[in-house]
Amino acid sequence: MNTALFQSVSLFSGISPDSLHALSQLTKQQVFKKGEVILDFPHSSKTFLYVLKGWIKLFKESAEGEEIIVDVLTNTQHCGETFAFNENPTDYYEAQSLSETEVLTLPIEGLKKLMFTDHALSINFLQAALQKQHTLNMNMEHMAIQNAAQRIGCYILRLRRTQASQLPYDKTLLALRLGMRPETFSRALHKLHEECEVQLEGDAIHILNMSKLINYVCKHCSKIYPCNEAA
Amino acid sequence: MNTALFQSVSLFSGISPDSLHALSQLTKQQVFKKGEVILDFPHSSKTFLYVLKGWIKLFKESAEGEEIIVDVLTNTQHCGETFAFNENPTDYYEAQSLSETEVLTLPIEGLKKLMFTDHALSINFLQAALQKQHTLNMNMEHMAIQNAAQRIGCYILRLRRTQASQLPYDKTLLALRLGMRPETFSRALHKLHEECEVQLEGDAIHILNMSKLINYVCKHCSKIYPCNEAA
DNA sequence: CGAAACCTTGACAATGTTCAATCACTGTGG
DNA sequence: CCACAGTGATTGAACATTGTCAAGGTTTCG
Repeated sequence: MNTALFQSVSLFSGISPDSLHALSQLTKQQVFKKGEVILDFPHSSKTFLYVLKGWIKLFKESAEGEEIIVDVLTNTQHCGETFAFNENPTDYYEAQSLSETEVLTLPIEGLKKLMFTDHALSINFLQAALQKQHTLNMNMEHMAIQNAAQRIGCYILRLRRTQASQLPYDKTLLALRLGMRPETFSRALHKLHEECEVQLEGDAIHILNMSKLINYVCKHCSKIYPCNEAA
Repeated sequence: MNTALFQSVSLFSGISPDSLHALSQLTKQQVFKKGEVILDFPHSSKTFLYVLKGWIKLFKESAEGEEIIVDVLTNTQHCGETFAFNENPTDYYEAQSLSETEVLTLPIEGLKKLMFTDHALSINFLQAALQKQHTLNMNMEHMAIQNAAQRIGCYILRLRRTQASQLPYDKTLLALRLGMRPETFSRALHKLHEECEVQLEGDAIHILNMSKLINYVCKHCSKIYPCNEAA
């Protein structure tokens, strides 16, 4: 496999030529069309997944059969690394593509061995894990403190820094991702429109009064805008 | 400092004698009485904190001045490592002891340098970070899916595996830690009593009908009891 | 004993969910 | 090209859950 590709991935930067070579032996690069299953139950806990392009939904089922959205990933994001040191993983998930998608996959065991061999690689993963932890902490705080409209506003504010101002995937999924029902999402958007002059035509977002939105969204939060967290 | 102490800490196990020595130079061991401030704002983002004994509350303030509980730590738990790779930390917190407490503290910068020097140390922290991530993912799922009574029941179920069956700190704090108001906590306990035969006298917990409780708590969850997560 | 902190309870308000109906948009097959 | 099915989005009404505020009870500790 193309080693230039690996070097463009920050998780794999700075590692030894030997490790690069070993990585290229382990890694599969794959392309999926919209709606395809990328990882199913038995595989997800044994596979590290890195997204080169597109959008991917991670989900599982509760005991009662409803779908639980674990995360939605896009360019440069990844999952599965937690299984490297978790012997008894009770929480599998499935991965499905939401759009045309390009990914790298590696068997967790092989990746783990390389992390024990290559110090730089383990440092890269440590850095990524700590940043993810940081983001998760923020999300926890938001779930506890913000109401539905504030969570959406917060998402929009963070979206503007990385994406064009339009929703990257459908509203139903975004609603579940933000921890609310689609109906609640719909109504909360109206509230944002009334209180903060935010307009939505289809997927496009127009923030007419930025300071109003920031004031509404961030007033319960411990962070100070702009909080440069990943969406 | 006593190197035997370090070797008993799994985060520091397996590292080189040189690293051990450097660690012992960096580390301060401290004792605090109940209610004392262990870390304040400017220090928390520059300090790694490891709990040897006791209970510690991590908290911050929202823009509107209310207290936000970040976490509650006890024996073998730690915090601050996320600041090692976060250049621009907007989220400080304060740490306060809830009981007589014994801790180790290290400057983050020094710890970070050691992680670049000692491969085993970085692996240990990677492992800890990935496990924490796992726990945070679970907590997120619970916040989204479980109601107040289920979250308390889940907490009690996980508590039983590590602790005697009594609440380790006061109900007000536990309520906030589980993402609800103290009033809601109080009422949710009554619900657990009625629906699942759980009794509380003061801080003591009696589960009279385990399977009833498990069935009530875990029905929306994606995990299968017993899910051996840290409390 | 008395103050302070913690806990509980009731009444009510705010927020979010559920269920059912409807609308809008998209792609397909005739 | 149009009819139609399927998906996603919105809306209303009833309901469930949680939060807020105020009052009073309990425990703890000096």
